[in-house]
Amino acid sequence: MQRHGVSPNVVTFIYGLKACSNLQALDKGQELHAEVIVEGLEDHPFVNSSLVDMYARCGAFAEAREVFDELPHQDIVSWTTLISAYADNGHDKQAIICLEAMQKLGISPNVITIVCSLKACGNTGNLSVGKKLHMDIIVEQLEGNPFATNSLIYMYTKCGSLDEAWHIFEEMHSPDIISWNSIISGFAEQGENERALALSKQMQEQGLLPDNTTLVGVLKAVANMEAFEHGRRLHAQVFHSCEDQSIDLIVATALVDMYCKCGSIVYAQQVFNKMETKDYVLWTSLLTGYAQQGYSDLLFQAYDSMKAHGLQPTAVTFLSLLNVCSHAGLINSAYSILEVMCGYGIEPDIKHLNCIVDLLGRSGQFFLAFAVLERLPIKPTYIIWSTILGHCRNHSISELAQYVFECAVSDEEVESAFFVVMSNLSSEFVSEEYEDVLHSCYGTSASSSLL
DNA sequence: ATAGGGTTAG
Repeated sequence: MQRHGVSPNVVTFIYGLKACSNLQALDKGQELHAEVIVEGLEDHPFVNSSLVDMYARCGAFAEAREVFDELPHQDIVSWTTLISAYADNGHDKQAIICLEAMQKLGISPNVITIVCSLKACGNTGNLSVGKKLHMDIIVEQLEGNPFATNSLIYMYTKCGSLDEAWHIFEEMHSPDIISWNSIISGFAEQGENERALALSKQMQEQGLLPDNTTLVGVLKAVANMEAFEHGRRLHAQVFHSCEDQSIDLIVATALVDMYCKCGSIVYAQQVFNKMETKDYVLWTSLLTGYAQQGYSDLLFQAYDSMKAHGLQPTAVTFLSLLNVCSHAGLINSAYSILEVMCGYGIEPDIKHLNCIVDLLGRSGQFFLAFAVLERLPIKPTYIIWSTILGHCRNHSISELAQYVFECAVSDEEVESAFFVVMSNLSSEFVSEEYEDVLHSCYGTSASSSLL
């Protein structure tokens, strides 16, 4: 168009920037940004929102933020653009911070802002902000809006408030496929497997056909139940329902995961091998399956094969590798995996650390375990302490257990399971000292029943 | 003519 001598206007830039967003074409987007300035259109609110969107969707959050901060008027759309981009890319806490900053300025969220924010609440389990948004929906009389209502179902199931989600679903006059899928996958995710399956049946009785998302939700329920035969039937159903026998990539990933959880590595491999395009999630679900079942040779072979196919390992890939090392007692392999991981620029997180601590604790190398904990910039959680505590038990080291126990109870997140581990320990060591600590931490009746 | 709902790996 430009070669034909036609200059771009506001509308051209809006569509051009949207294309860049869709393609994640940051370079081209930056070129368009420069042209926007040349054309003197940098004050146009629609163009500016599109620029914020383009940078954020290309993963350039700092640049998105820069454009946003310099806007002459930050309107509801530019705020929502930021919130949406954060929520879609795993920066859910940032999304909620933005929502609250916006509200502080006196701007009320509209239905689109609410939908994006509810997603962020669901992803972070932020029930209190989610409930406030629910109130906003009621105040704005948006209860009949399917986007708002379906987002509420999503948020409540992700936060574990299944009764509330069910209540909203039940009140709907005509739930659409997305409503059904939200409640089905929500129940499946929370382990309400039978209910998820029953709802899928009910949905089909009402004349709605299951789509890929429904299948993924149902496969998750089946995987949780390790119901191999049911999984086989679903696989057959998937196979017959799709055209030219090519299974959707996400459905295939759910199938691989289901077969692995049911212990059927051979079927998982079969589904995996038949896929023409494999993304890193499909690879990782197979690698994780190998790790869970303890197939270390297959795991390392598949890891090499994945790299040979040009796919980069991620933090999850390395976690699977470390898990296998941990179960097989391969300390040196674990160290080299950590090194390789750092070479890829991936920082070990608490779960990787737990594998290493587990390995060291297993072989009684507690001093080394503590040295690792001190060297890494991650604060140990009670999960790490539980791991060490378990090994204290195996090695009958009661003094260390006492120390570890005291470290752990200062963790705000510490859960009852930890006290069960400790009570098992104290009953074995028959130490009155532990009983006293348990009484003080856990209440007299609870600890006496545990002990 | 800018922003929006459900699905995959630990």
